[in-house]
Amino acid sequence: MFDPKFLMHLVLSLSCFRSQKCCKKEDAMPAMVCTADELLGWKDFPKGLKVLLIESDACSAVEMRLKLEEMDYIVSIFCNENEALSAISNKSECFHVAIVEVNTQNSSGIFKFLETANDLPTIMISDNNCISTMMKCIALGAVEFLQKPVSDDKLQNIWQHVVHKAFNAGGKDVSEALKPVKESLISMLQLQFGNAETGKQASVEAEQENNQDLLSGCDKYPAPSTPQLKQGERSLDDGDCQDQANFSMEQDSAEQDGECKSVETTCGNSIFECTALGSPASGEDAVKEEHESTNCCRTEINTTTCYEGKDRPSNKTSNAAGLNRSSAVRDTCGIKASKKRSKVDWTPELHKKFVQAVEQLGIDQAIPSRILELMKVEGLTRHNVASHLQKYRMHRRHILPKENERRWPHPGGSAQRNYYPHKPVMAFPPYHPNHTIPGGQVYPAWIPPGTYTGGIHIWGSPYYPGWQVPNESWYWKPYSVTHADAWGCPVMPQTVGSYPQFAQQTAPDFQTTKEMQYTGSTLLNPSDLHAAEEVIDQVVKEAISKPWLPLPLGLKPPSTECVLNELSKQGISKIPPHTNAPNIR
DNA sequence: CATGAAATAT
DNA sequence: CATATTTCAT
Repeated sequence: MFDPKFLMHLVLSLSCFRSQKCCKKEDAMPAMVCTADELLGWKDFPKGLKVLLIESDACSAVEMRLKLEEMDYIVSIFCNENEALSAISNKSECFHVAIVEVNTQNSSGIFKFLETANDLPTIMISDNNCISTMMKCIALGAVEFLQKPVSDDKLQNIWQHVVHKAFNAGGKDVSEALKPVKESLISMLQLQFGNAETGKQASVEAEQENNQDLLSGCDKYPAPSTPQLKQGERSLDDGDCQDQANFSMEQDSAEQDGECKSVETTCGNSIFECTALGSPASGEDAVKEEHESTNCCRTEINTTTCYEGKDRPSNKTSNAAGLNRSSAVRDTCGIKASKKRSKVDWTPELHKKFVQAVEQLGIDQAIPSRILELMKVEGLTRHNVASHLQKYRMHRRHILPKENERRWPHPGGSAQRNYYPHKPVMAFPPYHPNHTIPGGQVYPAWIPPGTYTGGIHIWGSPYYPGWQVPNESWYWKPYSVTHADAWGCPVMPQTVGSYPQFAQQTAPDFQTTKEMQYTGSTLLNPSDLHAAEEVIDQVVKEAISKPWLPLPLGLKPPSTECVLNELSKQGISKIPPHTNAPNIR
């Protein structure tokens, strides 16, 4: 039933459909669809809704009509899609919803109908339950696929699709909401075909991007009547979702490929099920669900992070991350499919959140649970964070000693503060009006190996600015202003063409590190400057308030007098003893 | 129970 | 082999 050819066909169809749709947006079909306003003013709704019925079998058609009319729908019967289409295009009649019978004979025509009348919520009915037909119909925009005979309940409820359409027609965020569905589809196809060409997947992905109607059965106003689409508790419509991080956990599809026939065999009835998306409240559970189900398929879980309102107003990167909707695939048998999440993928975005959290907390307070809180990434567990933190610290540890050695040589050999836990905040060169750094400064950052290094992702942190090449597995990347998207990353103006001090000092090391790369001259943009200022402020503040800590490179030690003066201004009259820095652990 | 480090798994 | 998860000691 599913074969690669079908996949290709489906994908191509979708492409056609989409482009068609885009092009024809303006000359849209006659206004068949209610607007939300119309609906709101509708008396006795759904009475009077006009139903376009395409049914090749006259008897069935009549029967259906009678039922529908009993329910106060107004029914127009067409024997085939051509008649229906001409009626639509003549504007001789307008319709709110269509019920279309599809069978093996008329399917191609019906597909055409779906493509053409894509604004009309269309419910498919059929005697056969060929999964590929079902899927294609849905993919082409059908809102529901029902097996004949259709129960009265189902018929009664078709109005819901009208409402759905009306309220979501030009929807702005709907396409976002469909991503998970898209992913589900892709996942399913992948498992169906073993390994589908990624190019094709991309097409599907792109296509579905703009299509709000596609697979609307899984949308936020799911049609309750649909047997095959269990309504997931979607909470995608929470408008508060400002940011989303994604971390996908994928399990190896390999081991499961063999057992993933459930969709077409045992579960011909249903294809997707939208699982609960992480609403801020339901949080981790969405991801945590795991089970032993053996017949589940490859699953990808993306979590959605919702910053509540003003929680992070200043997060300028809020939309920078690779926003994938949270989604999960379940097999259709009601058995929760999969979700054996295997690994958290520490994507650059996710890592950035992590780093931001660590920075925000300060190194001393950076413990997994708090980091987790700050990250606000659903589904991420404390363990995940702890693990990542461990790795993070390890890398730090390798680096910092050298760094400290170089920057704050301790005369007396008292090096107690020169390792990670006691790293002062201002461990990176601050900007100071009176102390500009010659030649500018480049701030290297770590980039997790294997990460796409389009130059965007940075492991850097003001707390952990590496000055030396850490170890072979981590890239060093001079901080590039252009990519100063990580909160708190130091950004400084730099002189074009002159390598920064740092680079000069460590050049030999870089050459031995294969992935090392320089980011040449960079220019500052206003937001980066702003970011830099924030960082600088923070650094200076800290330097002032914690005079007992070593000063960052490039910052002149203030005179004791100045410090005391400043401290008294801030109400700090006592300086902690030198011997014990205010570190907790 | 949470943390951090070591062991183990992928 | 790198990195994520799990286990284990604290």
